[in-house]
Amino acid sequence: MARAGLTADRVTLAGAELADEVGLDHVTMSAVARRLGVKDASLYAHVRNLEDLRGRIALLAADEKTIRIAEATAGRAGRDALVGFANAWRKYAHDHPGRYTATQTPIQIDPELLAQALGPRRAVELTYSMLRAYALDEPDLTDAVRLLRSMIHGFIGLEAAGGFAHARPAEDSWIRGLDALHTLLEHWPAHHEGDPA
Amino acid sequence: MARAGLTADRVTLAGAELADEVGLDHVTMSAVARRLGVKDASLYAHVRNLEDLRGRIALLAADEKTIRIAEATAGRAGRDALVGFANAWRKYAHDHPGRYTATQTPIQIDPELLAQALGPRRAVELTYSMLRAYALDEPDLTDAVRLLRSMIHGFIGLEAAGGFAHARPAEDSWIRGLDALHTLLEHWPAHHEGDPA
DNA sequence: GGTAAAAACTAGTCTTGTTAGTTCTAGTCG
DNA sequence: CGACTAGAACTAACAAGACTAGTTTTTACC
Repeated sequence: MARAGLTADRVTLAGAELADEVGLDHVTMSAVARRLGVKDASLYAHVRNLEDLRGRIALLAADEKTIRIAEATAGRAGRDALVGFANAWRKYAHDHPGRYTATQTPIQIDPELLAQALGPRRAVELTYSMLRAYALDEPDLTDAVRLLRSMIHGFIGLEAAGGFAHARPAEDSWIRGLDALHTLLEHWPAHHEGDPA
Repeated sequence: MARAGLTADRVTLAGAELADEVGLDHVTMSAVARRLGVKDASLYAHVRNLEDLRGRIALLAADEKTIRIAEATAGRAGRDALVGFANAWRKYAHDHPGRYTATQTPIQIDPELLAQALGPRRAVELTYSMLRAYALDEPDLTDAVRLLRSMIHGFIGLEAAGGFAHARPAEDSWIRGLDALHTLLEHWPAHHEGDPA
């Protein structure tokens, strides 16, 4: 009866915390309601349904991740910026595994909600501006951005899925991978003649 | 009453097909049972529970993917092998999105089941042997393998999540990314002195 | 103090996951 | 050929969850 002061954001946050604790697919409406000391049905005043909630968690994660990356790359350039960028991204995924997996679901997010979310857009901008130091021209710049993001995202995903057998510490491969990426960006290969792309 | 001839493999296959059609997280015991013309409870004779079923789908996917990659790289070397390898991987993910996403779940697969599955192990071996043409020594070889896998896996993931805005076709970035990867592998950077890794 | 919007609730439906216990079926052995 | 058994599939049942409709607060404003 006492009003709990719910808002869409508070529900989302509770869901996000839960996701980090027990895994995204154990985030149920009931569990979130319990955590907030509220009945399940009450949540539906703030969030359309479970799918919507997941989408909101994903957007929250994107925002938070972007902020961390922005902090980590501020005032840096070249290799420093690259390393800061990648490490911030990876650390976010480690700190918030549940939120991060929410990011990976094929987009079915409410377009209206997506429009007012800065995170994803700003993340892309950050990547572009970080890579400007490497003096790439379009379309190479876009390709490089996508390669960079793919590598980081993929590494995190494989790491989480247990894809790296115990032999060599993932950490070491990560560092060397960034090294390699850095030199690749410094010597981005020219088009082979005959390649249409 | 008529015996349906269920086996763990047939249940897994039905689950996999369903996953590709409606998405992995709409794969329910009930839905699989319906598809097989059987009651839900009957499935539990062949599969421990839903989580187990998902694990089996993941292993099936790993096996299938490995086979495709093996075919695509057989008798090839260098850039040809690299491109064949990556394209086979990506094509499998496109052809079987549901199965592929099953692959990404943090490992909680029955160890006993995992032990007798060749797919994952063989996939790693294939990657190593494919990269031998590039004449890398350990630990660089392992780092390169991981970088390669990360890039491919990450690209697929971002693509599926709608991470690439419409501007430039993902396909073009993919091709150029493989180009870049190829030259990177040919000129893998030496250690910076002072780097412990 | 009265009122209206919205917050939270109660109650109920439907679907799903899972277990326990039962019946049927196929092949095996006397 | 008929009894026997392993296990395949079933029925029944329960708990938990997603979601809806309708009802009771609560709050803030007039």
